[in-house]
Amino acid sequence: MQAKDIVLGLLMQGPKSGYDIKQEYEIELSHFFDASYGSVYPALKQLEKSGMIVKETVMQEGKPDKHLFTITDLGEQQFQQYLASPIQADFYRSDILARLYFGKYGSTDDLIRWLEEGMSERIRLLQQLEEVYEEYKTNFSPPRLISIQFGMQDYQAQIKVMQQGIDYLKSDQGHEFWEMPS
Amino acid sequence: MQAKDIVLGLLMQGPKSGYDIKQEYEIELSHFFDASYGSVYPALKQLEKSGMIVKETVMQEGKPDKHLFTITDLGEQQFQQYLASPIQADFYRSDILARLYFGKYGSTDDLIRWLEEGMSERIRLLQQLEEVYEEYKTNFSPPRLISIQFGMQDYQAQIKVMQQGIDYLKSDQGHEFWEMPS
DNA sequence: TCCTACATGTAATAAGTTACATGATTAC
DNA sequence: GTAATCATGTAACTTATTACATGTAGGA
Repeated sequence: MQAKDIVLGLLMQGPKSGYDIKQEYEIELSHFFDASYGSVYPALKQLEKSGMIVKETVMQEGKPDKHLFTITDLGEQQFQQYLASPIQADFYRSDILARLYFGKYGSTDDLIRWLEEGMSERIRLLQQLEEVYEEYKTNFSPPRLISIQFGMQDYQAQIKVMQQGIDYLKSDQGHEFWEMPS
Repeated sequence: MQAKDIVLGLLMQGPKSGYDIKQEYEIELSHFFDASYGSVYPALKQLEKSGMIVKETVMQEGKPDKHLFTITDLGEQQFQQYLASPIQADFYRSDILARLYFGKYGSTDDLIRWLEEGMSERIRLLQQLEEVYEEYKTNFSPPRLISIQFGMQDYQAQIKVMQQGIDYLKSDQGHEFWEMPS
């Protein structure tokens, strides 16, 4: 899975501009994919060059021109080929978990601050996803709702552990071991 | 956070070879970081060149020579600098969530198969992490245990959603909406 | 006045992956 | 005999990021 596959997937739903695509990345897909404009526009350019999508320029009043891209039959075939390709393992990389892992070389105050930051960020992302879920739950397909559920449950679990971690680090820590919550 | 920072962090705990480092990636750190030999060895080479670590060659019987790397004072300073640097946002990219998201363009059988594969992979990873937790819970620092807890709770939440998703997709799906589990 | 939203794109750079290259030992 | 483990490394390639470059309209 790479930027091109996601772009094709989004264009399966109807014509969109690069800007539209980036918006969807940021909101609905943010729990499993994100990419900058620097990857969206080159992806669109390449897809157009290989005949997967076609461009149409739409003049707008008061706003810059919009380049609407529409998926072609070839593009749809390409997307089906992606779905038939072997599934890739998830990729997760976390700076905050690294800092926790090597936590004994740093200060507890830093750790608490990072956990608090991480928690509020995740609370924000969770709320955003919940809004998407509530708004589209009657329109989205069951598997799409499962994908969003996955993101929400994930964030909830993370928030919970982070809160427990903060509580523990803020406590006197009386040299008892961190007990695994049930 | 990049490979170099993680390598330095691991060498803070004592001298290690490139092979040792890759092993630790795969087991203890696998829930938030992984990288191939193609990143470990170049990282070590660069760190040695810049004086962060020093190499010592250890002859072994029946096995290839081992290159043990030890962190220097400069390296420790560099690691502290990493800890003082601004924290990076997590990076998560998931092929299976993308396929669920665009699930209506594929077959339900594929989705179920992918979810089942994803589940067993996560069950394996969870068991691996639980073993690490059990084995080292009396030796690891509290923040390190929080980091492992994070991974375990995360996998558990993911497994649960995936199971619910499978159940739903396997049911008759009587056109009822996917209900958000409490 | 300044920030945000709208809107498109390129160039230089960074970071890491995959495949290649080698080779002994041990367990099944 | 063949797969896995131990052990080190390089070169070509892929992919995406960051910073740059430009400009309008509307709201606070």
